[in-house]
Amino acid sequence: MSKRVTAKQVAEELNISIMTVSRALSGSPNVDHRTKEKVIETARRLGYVPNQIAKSLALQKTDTIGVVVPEITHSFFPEAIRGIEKVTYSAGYHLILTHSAENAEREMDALKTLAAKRVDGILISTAESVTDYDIYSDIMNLKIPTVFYDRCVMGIGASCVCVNDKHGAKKITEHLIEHKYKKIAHLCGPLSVSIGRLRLAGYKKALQDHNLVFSEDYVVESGFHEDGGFRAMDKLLDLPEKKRPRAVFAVNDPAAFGAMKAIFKRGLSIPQDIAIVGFSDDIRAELLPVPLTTIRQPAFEVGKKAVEKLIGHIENEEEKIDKIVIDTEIIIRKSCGCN
Amino acid sequence: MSKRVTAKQVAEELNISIMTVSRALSGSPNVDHRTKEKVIETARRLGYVPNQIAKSLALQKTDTIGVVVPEITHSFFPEAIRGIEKVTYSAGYHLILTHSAENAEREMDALKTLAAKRVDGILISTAESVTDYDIYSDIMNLKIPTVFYDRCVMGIGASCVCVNDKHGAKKITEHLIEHKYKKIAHLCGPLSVSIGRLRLAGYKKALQDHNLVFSEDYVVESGFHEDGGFRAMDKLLDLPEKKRPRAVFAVNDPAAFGAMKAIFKRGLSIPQDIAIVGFSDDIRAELLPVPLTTIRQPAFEVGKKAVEKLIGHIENEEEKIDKIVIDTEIIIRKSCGCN
DNA sequence: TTGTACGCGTTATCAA
DNA sequence: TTGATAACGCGTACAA
Repeated sequence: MSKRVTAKQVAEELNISIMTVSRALSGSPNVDHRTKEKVIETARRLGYVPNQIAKSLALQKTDTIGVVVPEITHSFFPEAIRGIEKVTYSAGYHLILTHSAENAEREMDALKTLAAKRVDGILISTAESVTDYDIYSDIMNLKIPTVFYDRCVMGIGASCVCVNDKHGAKKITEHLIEHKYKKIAHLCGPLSVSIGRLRLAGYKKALQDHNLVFSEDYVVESGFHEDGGFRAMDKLLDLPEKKRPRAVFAVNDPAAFGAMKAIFKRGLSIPQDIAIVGFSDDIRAELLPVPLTTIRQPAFEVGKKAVEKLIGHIENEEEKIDKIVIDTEIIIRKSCGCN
Repeated sequence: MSKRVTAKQVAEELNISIMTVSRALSGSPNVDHRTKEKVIETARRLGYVPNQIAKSLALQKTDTIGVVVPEITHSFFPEAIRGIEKVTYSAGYHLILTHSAENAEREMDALKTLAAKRVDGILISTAESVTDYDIYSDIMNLKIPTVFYDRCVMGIGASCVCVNDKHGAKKITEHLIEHKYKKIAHLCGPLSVSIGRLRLAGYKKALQDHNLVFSEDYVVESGFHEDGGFRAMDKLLDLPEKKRPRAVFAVNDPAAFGAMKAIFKRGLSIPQDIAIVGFSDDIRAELLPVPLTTIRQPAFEVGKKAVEKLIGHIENEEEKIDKIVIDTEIIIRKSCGCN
């Protein structure tokens, strides 16, 4: 941050006070239009750029929203960010982006940074490796308006914007059931993360509603990434052939991609030997050798709704704490056995 | 930004001065370890979070880097951001993300915002629609350290980190020439953007080196997005059948994706009727019905190198202005006619 | 080891 | 319409 032109210098140049400069530039009505013009002209000539830092300190407002992203390369998140960015831009807010890299410690760091930078509000999607919610409570105690998006923590007094995870998971599991598969496994996410818990619940509910037995052996934790999906599927494939699942519901598409690789590696076919479905509708899902049946999450919409809610909290004390659920859509392709 | 605990309150709680609190918390050596412990304990108990805004104002340093991204959903950029983020995190900097959405006006806005927020440095990749470079000069005049990444503006005194665009373009065009194609078209980017200019130059050079005639009719501007690629290809396909190109080099993969759609829509086959190659190695490139031959750009590396250089400029006045060129790799798949 | 005074650049407030 | 002063919360420099 190098030495730069200040309002003081503009004022001295014109032999007027700093306040007049400030007023002229911020469009205050109580300023002679002749002096106003002079100020504007001089400011431009001198290359004056108002210091937002000083303004933020004086006004106790940064016009900035902090965003915590668990994994920037998951196609869901760039799309969500685009939604977030569109709204913040037109509302006159700016974005500080932090990346937790699915790591709880880095997430804590990110949150502390955002608190220290006095962002007006925080948008967060929890990291894969979170185990306790203390840090979120700390943020809530600081009274920083916070909205969870996609991966939420309920019951700590923050608004949430997510998709109908349980319903979607149930629906896509039921789709597998319609295909007459009996032995259906689930590659699940960590239970400390909302979407991990809810999608597992939807899977269980589907089995239960259709009188299929639930077996612990058929639930393997994969995490949210491709490599975890590969390892988890490998474990299922190690089961004696008779016990081997006939279909798999992966907690998200990247995990499904990994699982597909594990299946192909054993020389098995999808869906002939094993059917598989995912969740998220990654941009790659439709392009795979066997296009993936999945649940589409409107990422842009999730991001958009989340900031809108957050800005509500920031600008209006009375804004109610809400849980906003966005509908998903099942996208049927071939990996489930259709066509 | 709500009322929050300050160092003053911590000091009053302990009947000591603010400075002692400041010193204790910033790990200054000249402070009794007993008082230090008390301060730390009290700070935690009161939920004190040091105000970075105030600190930034006092120290004239924000420890923040501003990033301008043209299109967050292009797979190149999230990957570049990941590289940027990794370095900034370990170097103790934070990231303000702005999105120009390929729009010159929004880019200008973003730059002004970053200047006003007194970021320590700026990382920028120019928007598709830029026509003049005045705004960049303004930033340079403000003496804000700036590094261009991927899409660069040379000769205005800023460092650049890019890939060997011209060389890569030449190489992949030559690959088409090796396939004995004579009529090779180019879907080009805007010439006001470095990569648009350079990739066109590489294409021209390849033709020239192999004694193929260059025709203006074979260069159609597509921009960097899928829809532009579709439209540009459509134009080429409207040429009388005799003049129709036999192969196409698209300025980037998204444009190539659009072009492929246009080709398929006419009932033509790739590569039998028309061969096509791209540039960037989008994550979808290998998954397409006809996998796309392309040039791989190490996005993570570009991002990483760019911040490293930027941090050099920020922390060391003497840092030389550089143009860092990163090697690319040709990825041969099937859309070119191989296999 | 601890404390006091001042500055960072802006805006709000009150006075002229 | 304009100006002087205080305040925002911290760190530097110097004094005790």
